[in-house]
Amino acid sequence: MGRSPCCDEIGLKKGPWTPEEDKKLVEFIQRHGHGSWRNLPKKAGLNRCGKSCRLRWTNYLRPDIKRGKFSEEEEQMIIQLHSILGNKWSTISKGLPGRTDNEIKNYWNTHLKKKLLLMGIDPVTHRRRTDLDLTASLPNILAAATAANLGNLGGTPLNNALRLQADAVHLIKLQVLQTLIHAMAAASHPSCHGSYEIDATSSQLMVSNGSPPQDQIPMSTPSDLAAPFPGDHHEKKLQVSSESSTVPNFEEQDMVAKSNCSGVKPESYNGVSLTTADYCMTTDPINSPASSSTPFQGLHDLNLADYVDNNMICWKDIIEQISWTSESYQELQS
DNA sequence: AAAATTGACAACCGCCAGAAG
DNA sequence: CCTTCTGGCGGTTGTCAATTT
Repeated sequence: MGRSPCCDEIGLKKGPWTPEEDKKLVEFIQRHGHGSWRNLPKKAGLNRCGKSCRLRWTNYLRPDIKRGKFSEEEEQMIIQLHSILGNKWSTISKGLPGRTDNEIKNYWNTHLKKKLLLMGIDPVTHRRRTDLDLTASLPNILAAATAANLGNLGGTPLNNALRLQADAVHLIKLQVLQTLIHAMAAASHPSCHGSYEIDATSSQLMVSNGSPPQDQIPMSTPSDLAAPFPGDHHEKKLQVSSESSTVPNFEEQDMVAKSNCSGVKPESYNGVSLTTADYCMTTDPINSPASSSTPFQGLHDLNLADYVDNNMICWKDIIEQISWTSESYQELQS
């Protein structure tokens, strides 16, 4: 095959379109239709290649194009369609009237991709990112933090050690909350045949039958579970524990934690107004009881009942959602 | 106030599939 | 069946405005 690109002709203009060029193109198409794109520029008096004209028309000048910010519903639609179709932008755009494939592609690359990453989801596979297992990497984080900062935190060695311990426990709690979210999503999916329950003594999520909580969240991301409070979609960065040196990426945990809340949130905690995420996650890293234990004891001593006592999480809601059994799923199927 | 950096989005490039001769 | 043409698609780059240093 092999044909020369249509824009190889010398002297054709490239780059941003001027209002005059736009006007010429729109007036011509409104009067004559676009016909052959290759011949259009000459007929319309434009010093552009046909391809450039077609792109300008389809991506920007077409009258049925919807402008402005993407709505929450449109975002969800894009994420869901992308999980099925991958980077088939033109196909995805058919599900969003008024949006062009180029616009959706750009929005995906600049917003949604980042958003999913912050939620701990791989934007390519739509699976949970395994490289974010904080619990697994905790020993390394602590070792590095201890070596680098223990002598430079400005407090006494004891206080610094306690602070690190508190951060460690905090991290573990966050990890548990994140795991719960994924378990909830997995439990509501056909591939789940186990029964999930909270162990009364250890407060751990148990799988009594079948496979462990699954990583994949097909057709459903944590954001599907989000917005437990109507209209509560704000994404304020979490500002707790600002003096801590070893707690990474609160924004990500914020996103995950939001989807973990239900019920009525308190307006403030320790005199500080709370976001939904704060409500789920607030602990006092220095004064919390866990600070008196060793960092890794936290894995075993993690008492999630504290959250219930403090009205931070409505366990009833969570347990109701994750206590799907294979029987109940089969009932639903039939 | 100026320079550097970042983010958003428009536009371009190269490839491909299907239609037409 | 082969060749050429055309439109369309997805990845990438360029441009400009906003923000940060």
